[in-house]
Amino acid sequence: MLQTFVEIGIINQLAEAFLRRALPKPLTIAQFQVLSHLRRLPGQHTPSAITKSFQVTKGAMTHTLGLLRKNGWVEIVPDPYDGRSKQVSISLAGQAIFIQTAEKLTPYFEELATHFPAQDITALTTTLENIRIFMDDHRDLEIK
Amino acid sequence: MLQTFVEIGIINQLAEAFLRRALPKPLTIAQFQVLSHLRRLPGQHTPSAITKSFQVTKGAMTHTLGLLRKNGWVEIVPDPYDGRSKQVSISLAGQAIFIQTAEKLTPYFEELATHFPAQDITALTTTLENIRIFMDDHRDLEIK
DNA sequence: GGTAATTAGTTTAATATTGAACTATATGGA
DNA sequence: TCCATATAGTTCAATATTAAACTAATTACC
Repeated sequence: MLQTFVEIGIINQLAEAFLRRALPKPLTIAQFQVLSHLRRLPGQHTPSAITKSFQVTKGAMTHTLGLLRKNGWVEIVPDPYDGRSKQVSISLAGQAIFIQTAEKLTPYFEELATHFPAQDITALTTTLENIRIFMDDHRDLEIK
Repeated sequence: MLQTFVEIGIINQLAEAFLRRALPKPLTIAQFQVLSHLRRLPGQHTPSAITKSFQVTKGAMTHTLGLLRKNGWVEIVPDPYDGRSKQVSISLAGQAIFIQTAEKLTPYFEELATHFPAQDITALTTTLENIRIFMDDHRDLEIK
């Protein structure tokens, strides 16, 4: 099990290094991930909800959302029902940069996919998803 | 395939957030990972080799190794055969802090493991390992 | 041998992230 | 209603990481 996480960590590092080289200039990994999240789950999102999804500090999300807004890739408006809160949505420009970037990446993923049996990848993704859900539900598990 | 990487990214983030809370004070995730690496592959390692394993910048590794040495967890000596190079090895104190920390973490991994069939975890880890090896061998794959 | 190119590691500036303090708003009892 | 507590988001200082420039040593090749 520990080795599983070691492998996940290494793959993640390799993937991030790859992504970093592939992303168009002012788009960082953190911003790309938020755009991906906003597209995958359409609708309104509060900064707080996004922060929880990503398990990142609030300050980091304030920073990332500030860049996304500065780049015109998201719109942020006050929540009309809660004066403390805001609502974030992806803009047309945000959709465009995401799609354009994702398309540039697909050949690499396809190349990768051809080297592994499709059913292995499917099984892998399913198990990963279950682990992710479990971890998500047990975040506050303490270490004594 | 893209979804696979999304899951890997989220799990990694959850695992890092968890680790961060669990690590004893001056031990950071980067340092812990290097200690883990040095233990898993015993013997001498150059900073350059470690940097390549982790796919991190040379500057970052200089920084991390500096902290590890300052904390007394690794020893760093000049390479007698190559004046440009150094050799890093884990110290007894490094072994101790690693084991002590790993033991604190195992209950969590065991808890996790009980919720998934052992053969799923084995299959998962094997596939992840193959993907990692493939990515490792194709690092310099360019995006046009 | 001598010189160009390569490799190992450090340093520096810019940026990202954490952790904690802080402000403002909302919620839940008495 | 009033007050204590919780929640949303920002700010700030400290630390981590990247990218690029740099120094020193080695290797390749003529």
